[in-house]
Amino acid sequence: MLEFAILGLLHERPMHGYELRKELSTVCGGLRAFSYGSLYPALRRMKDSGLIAVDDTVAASKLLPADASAFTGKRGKVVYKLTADGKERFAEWVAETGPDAYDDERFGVHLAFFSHTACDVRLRILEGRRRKVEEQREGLATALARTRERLDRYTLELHQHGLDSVNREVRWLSELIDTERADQARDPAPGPRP
Amino acid sequence: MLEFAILGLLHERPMHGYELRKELSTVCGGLRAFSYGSLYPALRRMKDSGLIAVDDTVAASKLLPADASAFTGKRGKVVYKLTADGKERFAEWVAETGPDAYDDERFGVHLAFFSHTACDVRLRILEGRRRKVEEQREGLATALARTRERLDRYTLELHQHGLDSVNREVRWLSELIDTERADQARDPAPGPRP
DNA sequence: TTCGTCATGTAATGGGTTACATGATTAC
DNA sequence: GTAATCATGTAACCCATTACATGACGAA
Repeated sequence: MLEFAILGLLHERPMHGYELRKELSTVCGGLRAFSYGSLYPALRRMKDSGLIAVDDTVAASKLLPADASAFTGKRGKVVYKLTADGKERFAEWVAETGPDAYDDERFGVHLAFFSHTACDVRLRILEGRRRKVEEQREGLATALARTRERLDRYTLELHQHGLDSVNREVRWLSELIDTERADQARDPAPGPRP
Repeated sequence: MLEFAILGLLHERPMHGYELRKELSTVCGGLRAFSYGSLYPALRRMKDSGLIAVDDTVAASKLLPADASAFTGKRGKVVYKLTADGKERFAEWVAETGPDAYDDERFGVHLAFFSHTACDVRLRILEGRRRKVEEQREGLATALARTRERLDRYTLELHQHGLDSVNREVRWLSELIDTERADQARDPAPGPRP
């Protein structure tokens, strides 16, 4: 999850760890603030596996080159950029529409990078998510129906609020699906939309 | 978290693991379905530390006593009940109103067991949660204001839907707080309300 | 010159999941 | 008798967190 969010963000521009974390928590509405304890190790792993690389083209840089630390023991900013491999991996991930793609977190990340996603994939993901949320709704509704009288008013409130939220999400998704379909009908070209 | 949910559920009646899991996923609206891989080890830990105990008073039981497995290698249902220690621990936890009590999951569990919670504590938790959600809202709103024009329509939608959800939660909490205060004004006796 | 915030990292830990292994009970 | 579901458990793993350690840089 973290890794894909990083790939997605680096798609826009090269960034260093601290910057990535801020973007993660603010720019991408649904995405949470990962801690440095997971962010930096992730960056390292991704660098080692070739998905990202240190960007030393930072113009007129006062920044220490990443390797300088080996000599000086000092650390400078380390700006990362996507590699070809990283782009490819992200494209693969973005096109995945398996059942996992519809759980809360993954769906949020998917949506956050929908501008890098093909029309048909977008539609499939939105519909899959809607189906999943609808199933959740049914589960909640029947559970509520079966246990309504045994429940104290707080649990009842909790259930009811949950049900309302789920209903709102379904409506929201339906709207997104509608406009998506309308767009596709108007301009049936596939591929990402900027 | 799991442990407290278990304590809370056992407060109602003795149950075995499988049963607990179902209750966890259905009866308690917000609570998620924990896997057996976390549930059974938790039960064991709790038994070992004396918070719960095997309930062998299950009437006219066809169930194997828990120890029989030592002889036969067979396993029967294991029904657990709260011990005095367990009740005490749960009461302590239920009264905790530190900042952790307001994050999503913990708040849900707290609310699910509000009928075991003192009035004043209920109010403090509801208000704390509201404050936290309001802060979240401010964060989201300012992030949105600062980055609105850089964002594609999907991210914008995500933000907007998040903001709406948060707003609804604040309103919901405010209603709960109001009725809670009204109740308290009518009948200022402290202690749990059934 | 010191304080806040930017910036990078590691080690220990936590709290869960998945996959697996086993067996009892019920309904058909 | 066999399939579904009830029921208990373990081992390996995953993905994150907290707490800690370090240091650069700009502003008061």
